[in-house]
Amino acid sequence: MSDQVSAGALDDAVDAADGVVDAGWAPVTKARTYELVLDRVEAQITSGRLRAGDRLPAERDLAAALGVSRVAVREAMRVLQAMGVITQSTGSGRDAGTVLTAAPGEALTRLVRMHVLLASVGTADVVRARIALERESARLAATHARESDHALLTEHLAVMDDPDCSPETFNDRDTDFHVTIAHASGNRLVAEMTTALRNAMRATLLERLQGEDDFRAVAARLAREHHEIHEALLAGEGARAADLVEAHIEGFYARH
Amino acid sequence: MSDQVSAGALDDAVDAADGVVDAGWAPVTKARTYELVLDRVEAQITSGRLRAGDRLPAERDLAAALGVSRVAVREAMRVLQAMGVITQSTGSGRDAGTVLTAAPGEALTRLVRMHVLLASVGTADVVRARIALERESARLAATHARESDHALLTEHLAVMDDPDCSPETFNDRDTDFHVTIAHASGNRLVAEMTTALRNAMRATLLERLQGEDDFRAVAARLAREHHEIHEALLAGEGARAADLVEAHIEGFYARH
DNA sequence: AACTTGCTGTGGTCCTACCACAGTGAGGTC
DNA sequence: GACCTCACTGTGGTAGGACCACAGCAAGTT
Repeated sequence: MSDQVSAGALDDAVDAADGVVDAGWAPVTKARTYELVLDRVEAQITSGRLRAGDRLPAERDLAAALGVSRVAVREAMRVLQAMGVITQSTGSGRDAGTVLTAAPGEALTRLVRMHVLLASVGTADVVRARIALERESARLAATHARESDHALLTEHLAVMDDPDCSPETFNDRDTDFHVTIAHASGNRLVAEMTTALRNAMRATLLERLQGEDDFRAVAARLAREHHEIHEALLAGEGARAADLVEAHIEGFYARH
Repeated sequence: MSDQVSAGALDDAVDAADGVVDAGWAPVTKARTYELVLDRVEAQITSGRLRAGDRLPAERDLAAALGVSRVAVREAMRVLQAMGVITQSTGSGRDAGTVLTAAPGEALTRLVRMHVLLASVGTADVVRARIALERESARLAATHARESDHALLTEHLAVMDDPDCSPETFNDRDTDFHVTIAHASGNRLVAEMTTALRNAMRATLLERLQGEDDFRAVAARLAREHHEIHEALLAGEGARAADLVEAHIEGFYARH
């Protein structure tokens, strides 16, 4: 960004300024204050002085320590919060204030949702990305899933098997089903990204479901595919589960 | 606000309060002001009144329009900026101020990097996620890559073929090679996520390269694999390119 | 015609003050 | 002595005002 600024300032006198710049006069770095705060926090994490679960100094103290205003600190905290890196709470006591955590899920979801809304990425792109990630989720889940995961999957399947299940409930449980598989994979990054993509598409998928001429039939077909996926997972057949997941996701979008 | 006080006062007498809550007294929603601002902005985008490229009202005007302080608006802007949804600049004129854009790349990179630093996600997880995404990138690139993409790839390959190439240069060009393939896929979401993961691992990979006993030999092997990938892409063999990419990434981490 | 100058609107920063909240402990009440 | 009440303290949350730096624009000057 500083490049653009310096270039802009020199626009009116490019000829005269070029010589000066070449003579070693680099433009002054003018990072925004809150970015400096971010850098300091990141440096503390990199150096190991701060780790997940630790508590950051109070905003006022941090501002004084860094020699910046509290506003700058707060804006940096906002960014960290938006990245799912910290959680904040009021009050006094040990656990009050700003605590370093690690919850990338919600942050990823919001990020993807915003860019889908802005048409920065198309629905088809999200579908392909989902397939790529959920294939991996399914493949890993076939060998990493635990009893509790299978119990959860069974529960979701039971709800979706109900013929009186509403589109809203079905959509929620469908999401839960895929998210459960993702977390059963044991790969947190894949799981979080899978969850984010699925959640970002939640509204879109619900609209499609509600717009179905024969919701019952569609739900029944999707439920059957879910059962097949679950059976493959139970059998430990990762490759087959991956293929089934791909066909499951691809099929829904292709047909509607 | 008196509601919050009463809720707090009930903490010490949960038993007595339960009945009251069950009687339909839902707790008052207490969202932070900047989140309300975010909701309004998102609503404007959802409704179509605001789209990429549009300019948001000035912070002061937006604050007045929403009936909140400028601080709240600024914090919301920070979040949007951290998500890569807006760009801000000073000055007056048509393009000055806050503009809705769509640059998820940098935001994703920072997000992933922070969570890797916080050990929220392990290196092995990132590798598996990379493989899943880059397989898809390669598969799509085999059929979607243009002349200009191949020209870029050839250029990166030439630099990496240089025996005197430094680890830093090699690492940069290696990143460029993979990122070029990702963008050649035509799937922006996959491309951005691939780029983010590769960039987040940049420092780690460089350390490994620099720590090699025989950097030349490793570089030669990686370069050879790159050439094979490129040939598969040129031949339009997506499946083979995907397998080669997987072996390429997996191999480097497995052996070092 | 070309340059200079000041005005205006924008984000960037800081300060101060105050509010809401949650834990803590001193003090009073039973 | 056990219990309850209540003020205190430290935390983030919000507000308003002030000023700065910057970029464009228009009027004035040379």
